[in-house]
Amino acid sequence: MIKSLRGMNDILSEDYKRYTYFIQTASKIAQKYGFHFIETPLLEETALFKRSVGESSDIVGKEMYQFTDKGGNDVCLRPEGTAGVVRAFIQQKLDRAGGTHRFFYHGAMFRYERPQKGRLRQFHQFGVESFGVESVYEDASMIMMVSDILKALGIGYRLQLNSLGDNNCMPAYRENLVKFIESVEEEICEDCKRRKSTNPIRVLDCKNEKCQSLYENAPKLINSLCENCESDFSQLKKILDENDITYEIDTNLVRGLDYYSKIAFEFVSDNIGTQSAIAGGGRYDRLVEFLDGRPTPAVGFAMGIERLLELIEMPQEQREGYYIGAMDEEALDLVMQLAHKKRATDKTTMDYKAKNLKNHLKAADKVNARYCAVIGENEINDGTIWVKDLHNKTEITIDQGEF
RNA sequence: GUGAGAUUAGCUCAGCUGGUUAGAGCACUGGUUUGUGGUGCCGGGGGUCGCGGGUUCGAAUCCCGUAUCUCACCCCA
Repeated sequence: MIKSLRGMNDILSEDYKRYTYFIQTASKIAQKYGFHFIETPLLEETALFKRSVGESSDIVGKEMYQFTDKGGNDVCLRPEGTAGVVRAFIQQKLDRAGGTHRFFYHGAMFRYERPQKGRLRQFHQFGVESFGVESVYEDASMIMMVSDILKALGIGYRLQLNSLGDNNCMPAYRENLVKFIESVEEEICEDCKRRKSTNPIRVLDCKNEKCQSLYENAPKLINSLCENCESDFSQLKKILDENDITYEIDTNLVRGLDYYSKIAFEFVSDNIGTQSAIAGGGRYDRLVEFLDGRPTPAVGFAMGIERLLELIEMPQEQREGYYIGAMDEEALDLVMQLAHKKRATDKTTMDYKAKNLKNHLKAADKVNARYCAVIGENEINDGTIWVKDLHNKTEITIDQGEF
């Protein structure tokens, strides 16, 4: 038997119901915030991700599905959504057009990782990207949007916030941090020694307990923010307070993708195991320029759909449409015609075998039909059809022409 | 990439230290003496026990390999 590749799942039945329910709910809310759908290719030039996500990140370093296509191009399956949207934004010259541009997307992402709960090789994200808005109100809107989506789906969460600083304060802080790391270099883990030169900020979220205790005295970026970053951060907190969104400051929150700056946030759930991040995002004001566009402020987030699926509270399913059956083989052709006609307006299923009434009712119940319509000997003679409302338990007999 | 555990019917699992035709519940399907369901009763189909080797008179059960899943590390959504 040929099986699907490791970490790549089919989505069907109950999962698909949940999946589409999530997409519909999230899309509707994104539209309410003024965002428009965008679809970008699953395959892109490898250079796009190397430059945006960052060479030092694990994603680019060891998790990409990368290959050379028949034309000799170095390409890879997208490991995340932002890079493609930014590429499209620049390619469509929207950076030159000016103004604000707001997009949302959803679809498959690919990372060659060891699968476990909440971590697949092909997984799905829903994300939004906003271009051209510098105001921290936009950052706040992003967070409120995630909160709205999670609330609409009945999902509980904790929100973690941090500021990563900008070009003004980050370089000085980085230097400071490196100096600090050097002072404890003898005792930190191998990974952190490597991080010191590749991406020193990342040592802060090292999971090693010994490292963590050493870093307690490390300089904190949140205390070294420049005036602009500082005021945006306090403004954000004020907005969230005013809108009843609770949060925790996590000074070690470092996003795994290199393009973030200033506000960074992560929504986590305590109910899905160790892969607890259900949404993450932040501001990335330098990325558009870095990908050869005109400098454009931008902010966005992404949600991991598979991780949310099991947390979603589905609305109660309502009985819907018609089930039609015949109690006499003679009536089957007529039932077929009526079913076809009924499908112009309603969901309609039928049974191809003549059965007794009890079995038809059972079958109608099983497919969750609202109405069970049956034609038997009496109805054939009268030119009528018997219809029972399975919800209200009422029944009527009407002319076949009125059905 | 590292470590640990699992893999028996469509699903959830039982099967003791290797021993006659591998079981249960749910699901599916048929009937319930021939016109009233979701909740009665009786029956039926369905498993080369993940795959490949090995040990043995004999393996679902022991050993080795391999695939996948799960958990942890790591990473992230």
